[in-house]
Formats: sequence, C-alpha cells, structure tokens
Amino acid sequence: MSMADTGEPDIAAQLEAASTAQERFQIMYSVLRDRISMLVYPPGTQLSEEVLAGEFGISRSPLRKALQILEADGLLLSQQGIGTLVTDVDLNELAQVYQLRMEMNELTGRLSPADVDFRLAALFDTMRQRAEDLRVAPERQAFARLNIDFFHAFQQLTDNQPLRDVSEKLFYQTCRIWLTLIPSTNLSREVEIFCQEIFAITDAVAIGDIEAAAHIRRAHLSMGLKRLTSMKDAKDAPV
Amino acid sequence: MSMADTGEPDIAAQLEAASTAQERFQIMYSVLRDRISMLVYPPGTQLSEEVLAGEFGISRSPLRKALQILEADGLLLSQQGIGTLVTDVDLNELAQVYQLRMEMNELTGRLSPADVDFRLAALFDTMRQRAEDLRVAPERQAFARLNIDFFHAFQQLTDNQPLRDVSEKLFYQTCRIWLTLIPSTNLSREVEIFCQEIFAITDAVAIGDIEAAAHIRRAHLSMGLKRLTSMKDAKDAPV
DNA sequence: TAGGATTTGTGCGTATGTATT
DNA sequence: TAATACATACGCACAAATCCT
Repeated sequence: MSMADTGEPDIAAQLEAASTAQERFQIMYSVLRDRISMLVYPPGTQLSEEVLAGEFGISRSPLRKALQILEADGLLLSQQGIGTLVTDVDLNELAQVYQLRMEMNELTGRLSPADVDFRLAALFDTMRQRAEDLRVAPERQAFARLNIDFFHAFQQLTDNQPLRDVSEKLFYQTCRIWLTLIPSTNLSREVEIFCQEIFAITDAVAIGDIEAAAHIRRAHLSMGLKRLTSMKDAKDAPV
Repeated sequence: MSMADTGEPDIAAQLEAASTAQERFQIMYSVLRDRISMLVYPPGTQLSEEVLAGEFGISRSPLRKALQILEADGLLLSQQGIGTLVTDVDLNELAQVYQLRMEMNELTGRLSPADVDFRLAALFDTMRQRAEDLRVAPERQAFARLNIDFFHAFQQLTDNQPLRDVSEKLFYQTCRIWLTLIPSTNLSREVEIFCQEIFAITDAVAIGDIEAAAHIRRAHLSMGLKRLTSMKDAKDAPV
C-alpha cells in the first residue's frame, strides 16, 4: 500500500459507508483540503487522479469533482497533459487576502453575532486547554491543527452564514503560509503568540463580548501579516 | 432547434473555436450563469444535462464541470434521481448576503482603491449613457443587464483581487432577486432610483473619489434591501 | 525533430436513486 | 407494492496535450 499516511482513518471505508454522492464528495473534499492545508501535500505536489482514485477505492469521475472544486478554491491547478498541482503560496499575492480577512473579521463582531451559550463556551475552553498543551510541547503539526480548529471555533461567533462561508474560503487560501514560512527555530515563539491570542479571545468570549473577540482577532491577523513579511524577507535575503 | 433563444451568439460555435478546456469551461460557466441571472432559467427550472450538452455540441462530461461549479456558487442544486434545479431566491436568506455585500462595498474604497485613468472614466461614462437610455425606455431585461454590467464596472474600482472575487460571488447570489420581486408597475421607479445611483457614483469616480463612490453604493444597497423587503411584504400580504 | 510516456479532458454506456403510475 | 420512466452518478476507454528522451 502506498497511501499517504496521515493518521487518517481508512478513507476508502468511509466512502463506502457513505450512502449519497454528496456525502462522498464532502469526505473527499475535506480530506484533500486538509492534506493540502497540513502540507501533507506541499505546494507543487502533483496529485495523480489515478493514484488518488485508487487510494479512495473509486473511479476518477467522482474524485474529479472534488479536485475541480478545490481548483475553484485556488488550492489546486489542473492542466491537461501536465497534471494537477498544489498551488504555490506566495506572500505577495496572499497579502491582499490577509488584508481582506482582517476587515472581514471585524464583521464577525457586527453582523449577527451569536449568543454565547454553554456549548460555545465549552468549545473555547477546549481550545484554551489545547493551547496550553501545545505551549508545553510545541510541534508543527499540532500548531497547524490547532490553527485550523480554532478558526472553525471562531467562525461560530457569527450567525451570518454567508460571512462564514466566505471567511472559510479565504482562511484556507492563506493558512498554509505559516507552515511554509515559520523556521523551526521560531516555532516556540509563534506558538506562544498564538496561545496569547487564544487566551485573550477565549476570555472575551467567556464574558460574551464577541465584538472584543473580533477586534483581538483582527489585531493578531494584522501583526501576523507583519511577522510573515519579516520571515519572508529573512528567507529571501542573500546569505 | 429547441434551444433557449436569448439573443446569444451560437454557443456551440464558440465552444468549438475555443482551443483549451479552460476556455470552453469559462464559456459554458458564463453563459449558464448569465441565463440564470437574467431569469432565462427562472428559479425552479430544471436543467437537463443531456439537453444542454446537445445545445452546446459537447458531451455531458465537460458540461458537468460547469454545473458543479455553479452548484458550489449556490445557483444550482443537483440531486441524483431528481435533476439539476435552479435554486430559489428567498429574501429572508439573502438578507444576510445583502448585509455582507453592504459592508464589503465599503472595503472597495479602503482596500487598494484603483486610480481612475482615462479608460475607467470612459467606462463609467458609458454606464451613465446607458442609464439615461434606460430611463427613457424602462425595460426589465435592459435593467437587469445594466445592473450586471454596472456591477462589473464598479468592481474595477479596487485592485484587491480577492475582494473582487468574493464580491462577484455574492453579487450573483443576490442579483436575481430584483427581477423576481419588482412588479411591472414599479419598474420605472426602480429604474429611476438606479439611474440616480449610477449618476452619483459616476460623478464621484470622475473626480477620483473612490471612497465616496463606495459609500454611495453602500447607501443604495442598504436602501435597496429595504425596498426589496417592502416589495416582498406586499407580495406576501393577503389580497 | 520525432516519438513515446504520462497526464488530464472527453464521450458514452451502465448503475443507482427518485417519482410516478 | 411493483414496475416504469427519467434524472444524475459512476466507471472505463480513448482523445488530446505536454514533457522528456
């Protein structure tokens, strides 16, 4: 078996268990997007339709739908005769996406803010716990995973579904850049900063102040972009 | 020939002339989105893959890609055994999209505003001229067409490409609602209001004040949503 | 320059799901 | 309830484009 070992449960089994085409699509889409975001497939990786279809235990047709949507999302690029490649993440291009995300995060606090019930508070408490664990043992994969999961938690602070949908697309366009740019030496520092963000936002959520949470998030996005830029400059600088 | 007569040039010929798969996809996607937006295919219309593939002179496979992306855009819904149906436009659901569009339009004036060169000024002058023509002879199709074209002109006021992309998706999710809700009796009034908006924005663009243009646009979106709501209430009210 | 290997794109037949009779 | 009609979903073979030798 030459499948990408990502600690995922058997995808082929999941797909077989799914009863409708839409469920099967959703599984494939989520799995592939996750692998791209977690750099299981780093930028430039070629995804073979035949190989993936083999791993998933299906034919190319249903798989192609997932690949095509991911291409529309900007995560893949398919070209006849060449292949399906994971797109590159270039900070210069992604800076605009980042700016847009910053502004839109403020909307989370203004457009249909959700009311903080027990479930939501508990969710953010879990995030805080995971952040504390990560701080004790910084690790790239866990950092990326928490980044993704915390994003989804934050999403629940607004009841405006279109805002959620748009934010999600933009998030997945940018989130890979952290794993690609953070040098191993700086991981603990980034983890520490991220933990501070999670703690601050969780505190704001705990007292039901979603607008404050949104502003904190916005501030950290802004500072994050600045740090990313400096990381990139350091990387591009001549030795 | 049982093709939808929309005054379009022969699509099959265009598709045959296109040299790459991506071009062919773009043609099919644009044509179908336009037909949905112009209510050539009103909400609830069933689009047969076989019939459309026949009209376009291709097989179902490449057509399906266009349909799948339009489904991801929220304009279509495909279900096995049922068919591919044009989605309904419900003001209650679309109100959130409208709110989001309002806020995002303000960003057009703040995020990477374009500089107004001669080409852009000329484009908006054309819009003004078309608005004046429409005011003389109000007509539903021309109104909808100008609404779409003016949107695309307005898009060019920002150089933030992600903002453009997101705005476009949101626009096409909502623009059909005007044609579905405006009673024929109110068409001239809506045309008049729309013309005033175009005139005001064109004036702002002419002096290079994109931020002002964005605020005017935002104000009209807000008032438009209010009028749509009242139209819907009038429609839903018992006789 | 030519040809073979490899990739995605396309066409078409069949499987599967839904609604109706 | 079963059978039929008809829709999309799927699988597979081949076409077309690209790259490398």
